[in-house]
Amino acid sequence: MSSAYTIGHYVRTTLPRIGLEFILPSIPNISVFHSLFKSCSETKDSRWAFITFRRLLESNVKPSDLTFSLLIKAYVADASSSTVIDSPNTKIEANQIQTHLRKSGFNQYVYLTTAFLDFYGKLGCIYYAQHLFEEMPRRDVVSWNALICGYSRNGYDYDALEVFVQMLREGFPPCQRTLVGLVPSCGRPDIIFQGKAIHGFGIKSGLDLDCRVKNALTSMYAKCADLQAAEVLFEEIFEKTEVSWNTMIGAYGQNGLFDEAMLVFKQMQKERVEVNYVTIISLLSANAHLDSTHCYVIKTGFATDASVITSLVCSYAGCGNIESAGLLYNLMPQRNLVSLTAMISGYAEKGNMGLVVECFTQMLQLKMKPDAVAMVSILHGFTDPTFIGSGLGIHAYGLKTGLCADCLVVNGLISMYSKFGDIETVFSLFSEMGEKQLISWNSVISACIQVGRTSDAMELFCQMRMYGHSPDAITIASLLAGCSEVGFLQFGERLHNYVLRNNLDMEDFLETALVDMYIKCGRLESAERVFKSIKEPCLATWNTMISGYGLSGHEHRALSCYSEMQEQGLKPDRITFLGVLSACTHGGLVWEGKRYFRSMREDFGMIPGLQHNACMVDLLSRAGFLEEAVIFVKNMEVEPDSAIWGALLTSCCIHQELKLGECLAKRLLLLDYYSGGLYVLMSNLYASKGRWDDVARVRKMMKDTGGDGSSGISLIEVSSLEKMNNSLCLSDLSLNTNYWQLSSPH
DNA sequence: CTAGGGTTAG
Repeated sequence: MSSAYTIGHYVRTTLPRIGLEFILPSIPNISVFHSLFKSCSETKDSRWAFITFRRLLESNVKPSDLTFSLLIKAYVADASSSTVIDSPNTKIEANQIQTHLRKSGFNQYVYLTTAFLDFYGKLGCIYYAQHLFEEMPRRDVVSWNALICGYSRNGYDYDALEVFVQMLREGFPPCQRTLVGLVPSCGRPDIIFQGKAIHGFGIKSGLDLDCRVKNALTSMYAKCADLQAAEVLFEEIFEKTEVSWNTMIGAYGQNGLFDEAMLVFKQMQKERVEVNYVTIISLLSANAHLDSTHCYVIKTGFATDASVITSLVCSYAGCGNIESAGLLYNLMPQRNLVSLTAMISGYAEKGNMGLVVECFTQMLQLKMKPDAVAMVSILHGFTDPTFIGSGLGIHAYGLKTGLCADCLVVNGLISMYSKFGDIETVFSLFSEMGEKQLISWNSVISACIQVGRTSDAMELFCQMRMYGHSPDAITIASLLAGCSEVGFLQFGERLHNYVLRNNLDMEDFLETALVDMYIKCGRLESAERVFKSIKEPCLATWNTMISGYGLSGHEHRALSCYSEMQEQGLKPDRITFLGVLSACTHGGLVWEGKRYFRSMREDFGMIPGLQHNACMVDLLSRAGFLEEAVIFVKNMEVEPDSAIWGALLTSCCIHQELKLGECLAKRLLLLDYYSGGLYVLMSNLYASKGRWDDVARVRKMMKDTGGDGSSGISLIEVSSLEKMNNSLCLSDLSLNTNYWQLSSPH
């Protein structure tokens, strides 16, 4: 036996793939083959095991049950690498071997069929596994365990639970491994109740004393954000393994407690527990300091581990350092779907869609099969209608490959089409999708808001309530933006109440949306009250408040709000300055405006953009410094646009500067700017000087070039809208928004 | 048993 083993080892290490003929005795016996299979297990080479199996059949050697057992072991060993799992060949080979198993009658051995069942589960062929299980004339606890584990690891959580119950009913006593396979299926908030029942079962049966069961339970509670329970379980583990420590690092990391995760890691090192590759991955996903962790990886020799490098690529791409991510990715000996997806989402985030498409092509060339997550990452990058072509292409690919059946992909498509402004496609995708998750409702509601279909959004909101979904911070923030748009104060207030009643997480964007809603609905005091209640307002919220003061005609309060913000240690951005400058314009604060405009460049190193310049032109010219405004425009580094000429023209009307006005109007026409507004302004300008002939001439020009360009529309909230308000508490009502659309006559 | 890529808002 030992000589046969040596032969096998020799073949694998010294004479790879030169053919077995040189090694095998002329009449090979079965133990030689068995030792060959064993060495295949060691080297995790299922391909070579398969070739050896063929040779065995050719040599007319009769396989025994042990032959199949060793063969499948080689496959299971190899399955730790993703390439084998993903390869379609593996499935075909496993099928072929199983056919021989059946033909030779060895499928009567429960342990052999169970081994195949287990392997199919690992390959993700859960229906094969199920089929095998159903066919088995006899089963043992291990067979049940394998089926439960197969369901669980492939996301069939309810099936796993059902099989467990069935197992108990048929009188098979669960063991530690049963729970280890089953518990991960309960790591979802919707079935944590069942998870707790299993936990109770574990305690009663004493099976929970097993370290692996406790690890699984710890992870289960962590996934449902019950950190207290996770901590208790972790403390209960008598002999903590590296898996226990990793689980706890992951538990804190997944729930945003990064400092705690780091403390667990330090404690782990103190107790001299060996760090493994999952430790590093968990640390990286817990926002550990990237550079130091990278150094640690190199020093500890984990730099050869594909999973660790993948994680590093993800972390670098995630924090926007796409260059470092790319360097690492290019150094990877074996690229994989996860790291390439991370690269794609990094490029998409940066808006570099050329490289995104290139990566996608590479994905197909490397024979990787893009999955739902990869699809979503790509779709995420198509942010404006210039990408309609590529977007449709990816949609088509999804339809062809069947990936569009996944609700993740549909969510991605919905948000893509809403960015394209194609609300009809959004509606049809949404109505055709089977399971509508909260996220899908949110996506379609925000799509409506973005294209200005506020009443549709509110109708959808009521439907969503009827389907039993509770709105979250994102739903509310989207709807608040809709309220701001149409000045729907009453509903905005109800949304605010909902937030307070349900203790929704007051995230930055929600606070900002609330402040903005109150400002746009003309309730400055309420906006202030919300703003003051925020512990640490973020920059966006400060910006909203500053420009809100300006909009409401409180320019001095806007400026003191700006100073206050800086006292809090926040640095203004371009949007802050838009608020500050427009506040100065509203109040005619010319001197202050000039000072802030200079400060933007001198104190903060920002180059004023077109909008900042337009603010300045507006400020100077409205205050009557028309000449200075014109000089300002001439000295601008950027080419003036219609907004700037328009601001000057408006001031010409205010100050009755006919000559300059005419000159500006010509410029605007040269810019191909044929808006009704231009004609109206000119007409008003002539009228102010009593030049009625010119007024008539301009009006005729306006008609000739296609009417008035855009008619004003006013929205007035008329009815009490009780139904809509009630839908925040009740859910039995459909909604009929009562708006009067009034076209303002000219 | 533990792990890495993604969606809604801004």
